[in-house]
Amino acid sequence: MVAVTDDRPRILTVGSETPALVSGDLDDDDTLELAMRRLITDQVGLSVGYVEQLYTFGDRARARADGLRTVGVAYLVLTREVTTTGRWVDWYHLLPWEDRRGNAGSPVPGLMSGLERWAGRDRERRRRVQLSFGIGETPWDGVRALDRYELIYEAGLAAEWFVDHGEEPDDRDRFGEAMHLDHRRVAATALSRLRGKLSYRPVVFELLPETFTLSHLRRTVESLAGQKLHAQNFRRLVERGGLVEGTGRMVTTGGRPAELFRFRRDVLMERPQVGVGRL
Amino acid sequence: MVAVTDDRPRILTVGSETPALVSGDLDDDDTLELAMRRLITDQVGLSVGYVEQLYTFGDRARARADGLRTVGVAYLVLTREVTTTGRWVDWYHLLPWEDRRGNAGSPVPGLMSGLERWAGRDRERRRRVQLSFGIGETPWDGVRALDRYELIYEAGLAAEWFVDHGEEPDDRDRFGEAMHLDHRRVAATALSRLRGKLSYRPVVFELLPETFTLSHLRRTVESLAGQKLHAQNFRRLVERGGLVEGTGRMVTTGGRPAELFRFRRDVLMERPQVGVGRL
DNA sequence: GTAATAGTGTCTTTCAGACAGTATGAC
DNA sequence: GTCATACTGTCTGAAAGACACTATTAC
Repeated sequence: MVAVTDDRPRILTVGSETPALVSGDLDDDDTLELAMRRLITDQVGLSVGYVEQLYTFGDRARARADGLRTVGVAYLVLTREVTTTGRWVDWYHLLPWEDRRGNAGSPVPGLMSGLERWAGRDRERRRRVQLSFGIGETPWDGVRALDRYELIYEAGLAAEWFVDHGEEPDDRDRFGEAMHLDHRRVAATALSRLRGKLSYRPVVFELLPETFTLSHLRRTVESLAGQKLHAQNFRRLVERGGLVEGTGRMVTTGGRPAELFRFRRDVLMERPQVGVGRL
Repeated sequence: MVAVTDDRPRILTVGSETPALVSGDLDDDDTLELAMRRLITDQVGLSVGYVEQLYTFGDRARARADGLRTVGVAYLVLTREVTTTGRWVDWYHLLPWEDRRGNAGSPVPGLMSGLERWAGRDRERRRRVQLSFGIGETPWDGVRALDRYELIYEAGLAAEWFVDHGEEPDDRDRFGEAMHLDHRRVAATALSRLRGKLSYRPVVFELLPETFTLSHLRRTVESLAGQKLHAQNFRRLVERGGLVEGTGRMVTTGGRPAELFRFRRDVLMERPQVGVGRL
């Protein structure tokens, strides 16, 4: 479950110790999606709108405490942030290297050197690091969030690796806040999917109120993409693309008042690929 | 399992009656993917390369003969066509309305009028037909293959609808060849996914031999996209995009001999989004 | 007035799409 | 020679990216 507040994407967690995603067992629900909605209602008291099946995780390593093997079907849910019995945690606390809105370099000290040490002279490992993190000629690709988490996990730079392998943690640095079982991998999968979808489907609007300023829209996209966008061109892009329409109402912002816009649902009938364009 | 031969995409089926996809139960395999590879080896004697998780189907309606509920995790597998104990069937026999390489209009007589009849005066139904099939202002979008199958199913224009609802078929037309259970829905899901991926990932090359002519590449893409492409521009697109490199070897074709090209794997290091571009 | 944010005009480069043309084989 | 296929050159209009500029508020 994802929401964006104050320009920070957040995901909803439950549990008092390590944060966990809402989860539970399939019962005699008619569909997987209905089962998921039931679990959300029961555990955090929400009823949600936009949902999308994400990925199914079925490694044998997922065995539960009672020894039963589980197959987990993960869903991505987009919503506006509301108060709930769950706890919203900043997505970038879990995956801090994914937020490049600040100084564009490496905002997570020690991470790249840790990966370098892991890769050593291994050609294939070095290639994977280069491809995932955009080293040298290779540009950074926000969509590769899952690849990056998997590298970090394999390199023993995620706390979960030691839990999964029943080993004592060594004295190396760990990066990002750990989650229950493979839930952080699910969170990384969701980030990849959502970033990919932003550019060709109007999913951002699920995260925004009915009306919003163009700056608000842009900052929401930036927070999910993890990088800054060109403000003027973004404005033109969404207006000319027919993605939004002005309402005539204005709102004060600290500078010149901004017009409130709303999403034009009709745009779906006009163009097959509708989104905020390349990131 | 998908292959392209003679400019026609084909999927591998088993079973003597209605065609079915390779399927079977998860056993004590370490991962879902390994289970799938085992089933493919056992049932059609192949070992495959590119695989990708597609979707998980879990409606209660999927109950088996023994009454047990099943959750099915579908995978998309791309391969070169080889002889096997299975049977390759033309994807467009199953979903004939998806092939628009011929006369660009409606190549499946009776389909649109059947949908019109089903929609009647219902605004929402008419909107869905317009959006999925590209009526009026709305352009055709190859990626919406799943939407189209679902409409056809709901409209009672797919034979599976009557099987699923335990009803006697009426005298309306049915479109495309039916499959076992919900396997045709899986096939439609795969087509949507594959078409979407073509434009931003170099997946076509999984379906081609090591070397190929640019015409061969283009016709393979066309067969999957279900529509013709502009030959000259396609050539420039893939060459300038660094997607392929010439080998210097030529092959006779019936006209001027064509150069054989190969996929440039290095391109993945240079650009994050690599594919054949917009379709 | 300054600072801050909103919004516009325009230029350049890139790229998609279309068209016309040339090249090289089989027959 | 014709036919078929392969390949190249070039024009046009759309769109992406960058920059400079104006507008309207709070203080």
